[in-house]
Amino acid sequence: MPTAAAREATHAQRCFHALSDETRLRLLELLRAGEQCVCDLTDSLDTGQSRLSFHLKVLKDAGLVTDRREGRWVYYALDVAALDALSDFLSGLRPRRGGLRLAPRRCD
Amino acid sequence: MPTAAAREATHAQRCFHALSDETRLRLLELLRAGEQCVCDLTDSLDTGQSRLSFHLKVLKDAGLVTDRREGRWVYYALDVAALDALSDFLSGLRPRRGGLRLAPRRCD
DNA sequence: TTGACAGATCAACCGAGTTTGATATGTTCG
DNA sequence: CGAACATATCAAACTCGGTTGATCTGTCAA
Repeated sequence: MPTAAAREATHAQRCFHALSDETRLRLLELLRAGEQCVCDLTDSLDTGQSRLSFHLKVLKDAGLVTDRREGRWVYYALDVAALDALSDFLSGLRPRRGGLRLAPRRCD
Repeated sequence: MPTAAAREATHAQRCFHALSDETRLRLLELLRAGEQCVCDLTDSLDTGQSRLSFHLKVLKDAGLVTDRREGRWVYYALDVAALDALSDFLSGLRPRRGGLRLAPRRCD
């Protein structure tokens, strides 16, 4: 059974993968202005619909955005809590206190 | 010519890619204790040397770690400033002030 | 109900990233 | 110098993610 820390790392990994792509970063940037439906995003990025749908799914599976159907349209929005959680994860990667020594151990 | 923001996004993209892999996250976790030579890391992760060398290069190219040769050994260390810069980038992805309205625009 | 539209899903293809084993580079020691 | 060691680099095989076009699902309006 995986530890809680390992599960968290796996989730962070998925988020980082979602963030490692230009199209998806541009989508997030567009969503900073507020929630938008796919057709707005398609217009803004001037690209194919299935391609966008694919990238939105990656972002959604990572938990970075949420979706909401309203009639014919589906609106996507940033999940701010997920961004904050990622920032926290990055903070947790900073060196431990007291771990600053150089060349801590010889290589036998 | 790319804008400064675009260059920053490209760099962030590379960092996120570097962080989207289990082996590399484990390396960073190990480096939290202080700088370590490749043989220490190889021991800890119990994996092939060229594989580790490859992943360390990805981290280094992203600027997340630095390396330093000392005699036969090469010591890798976290670059804390890079982690902080990434956190800042994530903060910059938060919604704009005043961008909180729902369904901002109809779909033509 | 039928037609038009928004969006998701699927399969085929292609290119990028990863692993592995072999070889190269650089350093220390005898 | 030559042997032993730490690490990097390279090429070949493999794996995985992204693109594209076609098709499917769901919703609205006539």
